[in-house]
Amino acid sequence: MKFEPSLSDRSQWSIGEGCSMTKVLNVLSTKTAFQVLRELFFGTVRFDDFVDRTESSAPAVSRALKQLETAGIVAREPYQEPGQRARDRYRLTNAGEDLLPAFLSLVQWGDKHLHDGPPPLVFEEAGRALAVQVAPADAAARTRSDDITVRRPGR
Amino acid sequence: MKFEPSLSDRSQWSIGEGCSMTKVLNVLSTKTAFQVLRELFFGTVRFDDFVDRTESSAPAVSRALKQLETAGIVAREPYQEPGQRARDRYRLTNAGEDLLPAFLSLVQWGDKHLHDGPPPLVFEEAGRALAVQVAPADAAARTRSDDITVRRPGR
DNA sequence: CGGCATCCTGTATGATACTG
DNA sequence: CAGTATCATACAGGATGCCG
Repeated sequence: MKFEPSLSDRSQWSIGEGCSMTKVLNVLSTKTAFQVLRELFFGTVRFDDFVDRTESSAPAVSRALKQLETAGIVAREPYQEPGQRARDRYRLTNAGEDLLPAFLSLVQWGDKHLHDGPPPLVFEEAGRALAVQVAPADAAARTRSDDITVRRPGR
Repeated sequence: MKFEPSLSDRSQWSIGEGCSMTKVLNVLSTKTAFQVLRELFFGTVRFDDFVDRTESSAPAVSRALKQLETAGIVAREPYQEPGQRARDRYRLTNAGEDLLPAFLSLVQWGDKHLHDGPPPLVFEEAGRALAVQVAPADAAARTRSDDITVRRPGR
């Protein structure tokens, strides 16, 4: 990368301790947090489902959900199915939804470079395969996870 | 997200233990690894500069570089400046360069949602601001970090 | 079922010290 | 300068148990 004005004095740039990436990693500080985030994109809403599907322990999931809630990525909302007792369910906030590129870019990098099992998942919108790209901001696509179909190719 | 065929049996999908994101997080398992990756994108090549600029300790950087090298993200190449002794320098491989969307998406999410200091950095290519997007794969932009200019807005 | 407190283990990190 | 080994600490994760 090139820097303007020139990178003669790094202290003038917010690329050291104040780098946003560092702050994000303090919020998504654990593997469990990332796995819970993945399940949120996949539509998981119930606590025990997070535990099963992340293959993490209940305490780890509990901590991760609390951490994500504090960060404004997850909202806990009470709901009640008829005839059932009240429960909480977990949903991505708009800020959480904004993590879609981060999530997808990690998945797709792994699919490309660590591929060693079943064929990678294909993410589609309206029948067209999707990829994460660095592109001019004015051509913003802003695909939301709700609009994405995940296809499993035959092996 | 929606799933096709339907997500009745999760075991048929590589979204559990075999999820690529999980494997990626086993490679980029530490905060130091992410910070070193950031510096690689910013053009840092020398060991001591990584130590200074990541604000991590030398052992942590050493371990992170080794981890990234093993994963094929970093290449260690010897070089010699005239009149100087031989050294090693560290460079992103093509696989490492492919992590650009992951890196940028984290930075930009932090800039948007954890913003609390100096104005966020602007990443440009040919004078146009860049953003990470989820878009149809056939419109692939494939911007490389070398083509990106980082601009620091006045505060 | 949903969720959290407690305890124990494994790992990430930094300080220090040492080598080329 | 460019690392690495060793050790001590802090934190993430799982197992267990308890409570609504």
